[in-house]
Amino acid sequence: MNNNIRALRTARGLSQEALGSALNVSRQTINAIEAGRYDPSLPLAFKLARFFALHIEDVFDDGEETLGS
Amino acid sequence: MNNNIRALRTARGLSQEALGSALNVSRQTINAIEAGRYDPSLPLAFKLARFFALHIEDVFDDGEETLGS
DNA sequence: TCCTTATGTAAAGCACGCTTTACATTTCTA
DNA sequence: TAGAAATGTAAAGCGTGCTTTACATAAGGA
Repeated sequence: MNNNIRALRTARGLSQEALGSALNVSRQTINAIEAGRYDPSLPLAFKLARFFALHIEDVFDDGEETLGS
Repeated sequence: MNNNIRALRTARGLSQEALGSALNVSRQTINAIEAGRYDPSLPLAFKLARFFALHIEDVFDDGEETLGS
Protein backbone atom coordinates (compact mmCIF):
# COMPACT_ATOMS: atom_id res chain seq x y z
CA MET A 1 0.00 0.00 0.00
CA ASN A 2 1.63 3.26 -1.16
CA ASN A 3 0.72 6.70 0.17
CA ASN A 4 1.29 10.43 -0.33
CA ILE A 5 1.64 11.35 3.30
CA ARG A 6 5.17 12.65 3.19
CA ALA A 7 4.36 14.97 0.29
CA LEU A 8 1.13 16.17 1.88
CA ARG A 9 2.83 16.75 5.22
CA THR A 10 5.89 18.58 3.93
CA ALA A 11 3.73 20.71 1.64
CA ARG A 12 2.17 22.01 4.84
CA GLY A 13 5.48 22.53 6.58
CA LEU A 14 4.74 19.99 9.30
CA SER A 15 7.19 17.70 11.07
CA GLN A 16 6.38 14.03 11.63
CA GLU A 17 6.05 14.89 15.30
CA ALA A 18 3.57 17.70 14.59
CA LEU A 19 1.43 15.50 12.38
CA GLY A 20 1.52 12.66 14.89
CA SER A 21 0.47 15.00 17.67
CA ALA A 22 -2.36 16.40 15.61
CA LEU A 23 -3.68 12.88 15.07
CA ASN A 24 -2.80 11.48 18.50
CA VAL A 25 -0.28 8.96 17.24
CA SER A 26 3.47 8.78 17.79
CA ARG A 27 5.98 10.26 15.36
CA GLN A 28 7.31 6.73 14.83
CA THR A 29 3.91 5.69 13.54
CA ILE A 30 3.94 8.54 11.00
CA ASN A 31 7.50 7.68 10.02
CA ALA A 32 6.71 3.99 9.55
CA ILE A 33 3.64 4.70 7.45
CA GLU A 34 5.51 7.21 5.28
CA ALA A 35 8.33 4.70 4.86
CA GLY A 36 5.82 1.97 3.91
CA ARG A 37 6.87 -0.25 6.79
CA TYR A 38 3.24 -0.96 7.56
CA ASP A 39 -0.26 0.17 6.68
CA PRO A 40 -2.26 2.26 9.14
CA SER A 41 -5.39 0.90 10.74
CA LEU A 42 -8.64 1.97 9.08
CA PRO A 43 -9.42 4.52 11.84
CA LEU A 44 -5.99 6.11 11.42
CA ALA A 45 -6.42 6.16 7.63
CA PHE A 46 -9.66 8.07 8.19
CA LYS A 47 -7.90 10.58 10.45
CA LEU A 48 -5.06 11.09 7.98
CA ALA A 49 -7.37 11.58 5.00
CA ARG A 50 -9.62 13.94 6.94
CA PHE A 51 -6.62 15.94 8.16
CA PHE A 52 -5.60 16.56 4.55
CA ALA A 53 -9.22 17.03 3.42
CA LEU A 54 -8.96 14.17 0.94
CA HIS A 55 -10.63 10.83 0.32
CA ILE A 56 -8.77 7.82 1.65
CA GLU A 57 -8.28 6.65 -1.95
CA ASP A 58 -6.56 9.95 -2.71
CA VAL A 59 -4.04 9.44 0.08
CA PHE A 60 -3.47 5.68 -0.17
CA ASP A 61 -3.08 3.46 -3.20
CA ASP A 62 -3.42 -0.29 -2.90
CA GLY A 63 -2.27 -0.87 -6.45
CA GLU A 64 -5.55 -2.21 -7.78
CA GLU A 65 -7.67 -0.56 -10.43
CA THR A 66 -9.42 2.46 -9.10
CA LEU A 67 -12.94 3.83 -9.51
CA GLY A 68 -14.00 6.51 -11.96
CA SER A 69 -13.97 9.15 -9.18
CA MET B 1 -16.47 2.26 13.10
CA ASN B 2 -19.90 1.61 11.53
CA ASN B 3 -20.44 0.23 8.06
CA ASN B 4 -23.09 -0.55 5.41
CA ILE B 5 -21.74 -3.88 4.35
CA ARG B 6 -24.71 -5.99 5.34
CA ALA B 7 -27.10 -3.75 3.41
CA LEU B 8 -24.83 -3.59 0.37
CA ARG B 9 -24.30 -7.35 0.40
CA THR B 10 -27.92 -8.40 0.84
CA ALA B 11 -29.02 -5.86 -1.79
CA ARG B 12 -26.93 -7.92 -4.19
CA GLY B 13 -28.30 -11.25 -2.96
CA LEU B 14 -24.93 -12.45 -1.71
CA SER B 15 -24.21 -14.66 1.30
CA GLN B 16 -21.40 -13.80 3.71
CA GLU B 17 -19.59 -16.82 2.30
CA ALA B 18 -19.98 -15.59 -1.28
CA LEU B 19 -18.70 -12.12 -0.41
CA GLY B 20 -15.81 -13.54 1.56
CA SER B 21 -14.85 -15.79 -1.32
CA ALA B 22 -15.00 -12.92 -3.77
CA LEU B 23 -12.56 -10.96 -1.61
CA ASN B 24 -10.43 -13.89 -0.45
CA VAL B 25 -11.34 -13.62 3.19
CA SER B 26 -13.26 -16.02 5.42
CA ARG B 27 -17.00 -15.74 6.01
CA GLN B 28 -16.23 -15.20 9.70
CA THR B 29 -14.28 -12.10 8.77
CA ILE B 30 -17.27 -10.71 6.86
CA ASN B 31 -19.59 -11.62 9.71
CA ALA B 32 -17.37 -9.96 12.32
CA ILE B 33 -17.03 -6.76 10.29
CA GLU B 34 -20.78 -6.59 9.63
CA ALA B 35 -21.43 -7.16 13.34
CA GLY B 36 -18.95 -4.42 14.23
CA ARG B 37 -16.76 -6.79 16.23
CA TYR B 38 -13.67 -5.31 14.62
CA ASP B 39 -12.60 -3.00 11.83
CA PRO B 40 -11.09 -4.42 8.66
CA SER B 41 -7.48 -3.74 7.73
CA LEU B 42 -6.99 -0.88 5.27
CA PRO B 43 -6.32 -3.29 2.36
CA LEU B 44 -9.55 -5.17 3.09
CA ALA B 45 -11.45 -1.89 3.36
CA PHE B 46 -10.15 -1.04 -0.13
CA LYS B 47 -11.32 -4.40 -1.47
CA LEU B 48 -14.76 -4.03 0.08
CA ALA B 49 -15.28 -0.50 -1.20
CA ARG B 50 -14.05 -1.42 -4.67
CA PHE B 51 -16.30 -4.47 -4.75
CA PHE B 52 -19.32 -2.25 -4.15
CA ALA B 53 -17.97 0.50 -6.42
CA LEU B 54 -18.00 3.05 -3.61
CA HIS B 55 -15.51 5.21 -1.75
CA ILE B 56 -14.30 3.85 1.55
CA GLU B 57 -16.00 6.78 3.30
CA ASP B 58 -19.30 5.70 1.70
CA VAL B 59 -19.00 2.20 3.14
CA PHE B 60 -17.47 2.97 6.54
CA ASP B 61 -18.23 5.73 9.01
CA ASP B 62 -15.85 6.54 11.81
CA GLY B 63 -18.27 8.93 13.44
CA GLU B 64 -16.27 12.11 12.85
CA GLU B 65 -17.34 15.00 10.69
CA THR B 66 -17.15 14.13 7.06
CA LEU B 67 -15.91 16.02 4.00
CA GLY B 68 -18.04 18.01 1.59
CA SER B 69 -18.10 15.10 -0.87
C1' DT C 1 31.44 25.00 16.55
C1' DC C 2 27.61 24.05 19.50
C1' DC C 3 22.87 23.25 20.18
C1' DT C 4 18.45 22.18 18.59
C1' DT C 5 15.18 20.16 15.55
C1' DA C 6 14.01 16.55 12.46
C1' DT C 7 14.42 12.05 10.93
C1' DG C 8 15.56 6.94 10.85
C1' DT C 9 15.42 2.79 13.13
C1' DA C 10 15.32 -0.93 16.68
C1' DA C 11 13.35 -3.74 20.56
C1' DA C 12 9.84 -5.18 23.84
C1' DG C 13 5.17 -5.39 24.78
C1' DC C 14 0.12 -5.14 24.15
C1' DA C 15 -4.06 -5.14 21.23
C1' DC C 16 -6.33 -6.46 17.24
C1' DG C 17 -7.14 -8.52 12.32
C1' DC C 18 -7.69 -12.77 10.19
C1' DT C 19 -7.28 -17.74 9.91
C1' DT C 20 -9.11 -22.64 10.73
C1' DT C 21 -11.98 -25.64 13.25
C1' DA C 22 -16.07 -26.41 15.47
C1' DC C 23 -20.74 -26.20 17.06
C1' DA C 24 -25.43 -23.99 17.69
C1' DT C 25 -29.17 -21.54 15.83
C1' DT C 26 -32.07 -19.51 12.27
C1' DT C 27 -34.24 -19.49 7.85
C1' DC C 28 -35.49 -21.13 3.47
C1' DT C 29 -37.44 -24.49 0.60
C1' DA C 30 -38.98 -28.84 -1.08
C1' DT D 1 -41.58 -31.14 8.70
C1' DA D 2 -37.18 -32.57 7.38
C1' DG D 3 -32.97 -31.26 5.35
C1' DA D 4 -29.94 -27.75 3.57
C1' DA D 5 -28.09 -23.20 3.48
C1' DA D 6 -26.97 -19.21 6.00
C1' DT D 7 -25.67 -17.03 10.09
C1' DG D 8 -23.71 -16.33 14.87
C1' DT D 9 -20.11 -17.12 17.81
C1' DA D 10 -16.03 -19.05 20.22
C1' DA D 11 -11.12 -20.52 20.79
C1' DA D 12 -6.32 -21.02 19.51
C1' DG D 13 -2.74 -19.28 16.83
C1' DC D 14 -0.12 -16.12 13.86
C1' DG D 15 1.15 -11.65 11.97
C1' DT D 16 1.03 -6.77 12.36
C1' DG D 17 -0.33 -1.92 14.14
C1' DC D 18 1.03 1.11 17.59
C1' DT D 19 3.23 2.30 21.92
C1' DT D 20 7.38 3.77 24.80
C1' DT D 21 12.19 3.96 25.29
C1' DA D 22 16.41 4.57 23.30
C1' DC D 23 20.17 5.76 20.32
C1' DA D 24 22.28 7.50 15.91
C1' DT D 25 22.55 10.64 12.16
C1' DA D 26 21.60 14.83 9.47
C1' DA D 27 20.83 19.62 8.89
C1' DG D 28 20.17 24.44 10.29
C1' DG D 29 20.83 28.52 13.18
C1' DA D 30 23.37 31.18 16.81
